[in-house]
Amino acid sequence: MSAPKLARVIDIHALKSACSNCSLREMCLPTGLNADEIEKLDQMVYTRKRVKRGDSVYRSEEKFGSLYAVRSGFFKTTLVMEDGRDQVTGFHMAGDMLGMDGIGSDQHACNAVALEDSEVCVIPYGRLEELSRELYVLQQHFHKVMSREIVREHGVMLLLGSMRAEERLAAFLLNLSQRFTSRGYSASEFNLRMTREEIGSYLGLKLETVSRTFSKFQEDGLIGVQQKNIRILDSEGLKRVLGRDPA
Amino acid sequence: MSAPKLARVIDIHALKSACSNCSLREMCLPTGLNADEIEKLDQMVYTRKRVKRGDSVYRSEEKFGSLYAVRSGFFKTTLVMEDGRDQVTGFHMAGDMLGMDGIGSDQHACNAVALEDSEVCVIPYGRLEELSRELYVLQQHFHKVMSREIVREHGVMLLLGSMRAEERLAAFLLNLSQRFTSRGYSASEFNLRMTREEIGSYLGLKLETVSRTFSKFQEDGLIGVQQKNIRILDSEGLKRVLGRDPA
DNA sequence: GGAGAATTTTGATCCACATCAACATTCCCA
DNA sequence: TGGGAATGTTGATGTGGATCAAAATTCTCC
Repeated sequence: MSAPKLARVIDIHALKSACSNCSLREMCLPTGLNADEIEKLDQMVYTRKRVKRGDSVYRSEEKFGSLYAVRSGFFKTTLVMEDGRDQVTGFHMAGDMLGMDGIGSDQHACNAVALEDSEVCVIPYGRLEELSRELYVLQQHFHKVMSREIVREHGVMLLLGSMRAEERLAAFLLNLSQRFTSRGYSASEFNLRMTREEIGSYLGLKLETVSRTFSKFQEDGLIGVQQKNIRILDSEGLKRVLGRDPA
Repeated sequence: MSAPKLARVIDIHALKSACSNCSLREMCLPTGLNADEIEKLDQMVYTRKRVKRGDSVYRSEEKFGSLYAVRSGFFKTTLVMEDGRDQVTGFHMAGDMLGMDGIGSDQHACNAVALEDSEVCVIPYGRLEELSRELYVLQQHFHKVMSREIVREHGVMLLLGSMRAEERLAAFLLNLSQRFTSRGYSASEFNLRMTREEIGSYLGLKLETVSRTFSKFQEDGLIGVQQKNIRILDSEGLKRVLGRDPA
């Protein structure tokens, strides 16, 4: 696997009214803003950036300056150990916020890599700080977004620390399904954007185990798998796999 | 293990100047505040709470209202699955902030349990929001604290997803040592406040494995163990265990 | 201060997942 | 559009850490 190149910044400032008519408004913005306030937000997000499959939005240790709202596409975030082992720490889709790891030390603490051609809204962090001092709902929203990231990671720790392989994969599929649903896509059929190896890295499993477990779920009639295409046939069954006795 | 009882709130408002002369000032507060601003902070933290060993500061699903700065003592945070399995998601000592998991959904997402008699400063969240709109350095500081929690959890995910038992325990000991150091305690000798089972839960290992690995480190001359007392004899050696070839 | 509970250590055995291997399929771009 | 690389599947075997067990030690609190 070759090191992803950094994406070029493409200023598409010309696009008017970035946030005000963005379809992701209720995913990534606070509600209850008046026209004036939304105008301010539009000015905050004055750049978008296209990121080609395999390229990074930011890389670990790079200076931190902006947050990135995923506008379209799909990302993974990864940590790399000195000896080369790497760990996928998350998968991120439209409406998700990237880069909050960089605030604490003023440099990024992971790599954010596009898994398909994608687009992000660049949110200069200084502007966000300023505006969230003015707009209470923005402050509140931003804090909630950070808090939810903490809670999400708690969940992954539970998964990695306490679940067996089948439970991990079931939890993973149900989580993906739920996130697609909340974005208006089908809950029961979707295409994976990541490889078996990336899923394995995220779940603390080897790719062979991921592949075998997919096959087993298929045999059991829980899902239909055809390469990257997943159909969830029995979501209650998947839920039963979670928290089921090892037997 | 019986369910920890909730701690009583003890208003010790009478104590003057909570923050302004707290020894943890540089751990838990922003720097660069003038006397006036520190006075404001003092008014934000108007309650402390004693938490007896085994009691909780808050429990999962409880309504969120405040953050808690650990003033003294030692805590664990835990998640519990429906089937009873539980996962320790962190250990927290003086200067650490607890409760940020609750902001996103307005209810707590884990349990915070004292591992020894402890004391926390209660920070009403609404007051913190208000003040951080006024005081830029407070806003900045709070965002950094949240971001660092995200990064800490990234690290745990790497540990749980990619490391073997010895590496996990070495990383754990080095991390504890570093945290004691930054609080002015000895880097090379300390007492564990948690049981082998709690360490195991945090590291995704069984208590027997934790115990065996401690013994092995002792045989290898890396550490001295006597129950909860740990002496680090060869921290370079411990670092070498991390990122060493399985062989 | 002593009895019972909780915690820790160590040994023997087991098993879930890793590893190694071979082949099939799909993707990608030259 | 074809060929090589990347990805995915499945089987055989190995092993790190889990599990089961028993005894030693240390708390805890009456």
